Amino acid sequence: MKKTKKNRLESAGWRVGDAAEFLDLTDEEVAFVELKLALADYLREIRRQHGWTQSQVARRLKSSQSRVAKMEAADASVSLDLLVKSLLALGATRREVGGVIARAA
Amino acid sequence: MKKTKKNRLESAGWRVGDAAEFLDLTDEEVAFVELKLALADYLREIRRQHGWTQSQVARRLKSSQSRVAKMEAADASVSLDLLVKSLLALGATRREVGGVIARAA
DNA sequence: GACAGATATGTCCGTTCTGACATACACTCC
DNA sequence: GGAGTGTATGTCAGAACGGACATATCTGTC
Repeated sequence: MKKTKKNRLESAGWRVGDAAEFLDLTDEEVAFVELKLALADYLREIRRQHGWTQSQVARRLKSSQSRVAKMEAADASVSLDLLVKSLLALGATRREVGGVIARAA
Repeated sequence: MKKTKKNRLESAGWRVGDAAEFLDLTDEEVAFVELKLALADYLREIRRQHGWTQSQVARRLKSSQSRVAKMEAADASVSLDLLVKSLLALGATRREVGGVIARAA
């Protein structure tokens, strides 16, 4: 039901921006972090597609620039709730969000 | 960029277990609650497929029976983080989770 | 290389979430 | 109708989150 972290490390090879592998994380934790990263990347992508700054996005979300930066960085202080709510608030559909999660590396 | 709640109500008709429509929620909030409900249902489905009780699931998740009940009820006190982490911990894949979110009513 | 705009990082405090416990409710079997 | 098992609901103390602010680090442009 659950492969060991070791197996995962052995078969995974190197992937950019994936520091989680080097920490003491279980499989599910790795999956969860990667999932957050995918959503964070998508948030940044949406912002750039619209040509918005982080501050502009922050205003739309009634939040702050620093929080948007942390969202895009998938910072540990950012919850999945915040990421998903933000994506939906910026116009992403549930289908799109689900797609990003399903397709995430 | 954002249809009114009224439009949504008019076009949606009745759906079971969807009390959100009657509260003062924005479109994104409705989408978010429905998304949580879909994951909650999926959690219950997984549990039943394995023939587990809520208490057994709670032990696996290192949580409590009451919290599992609240997860399955998509209680307001349950975060998306908790739901998704729990699903992953029970063996669901990111693809499955994404699928549930994308396909959610 | 100074300035400006954009993005990143650190911290703080009020709010929200979570596990745990108690208890209530539902169902079955005897 | 009492006991046993499973599920739901209410509450609370401790932990985690989120907006805000300050500040640091980029990234041009002049």
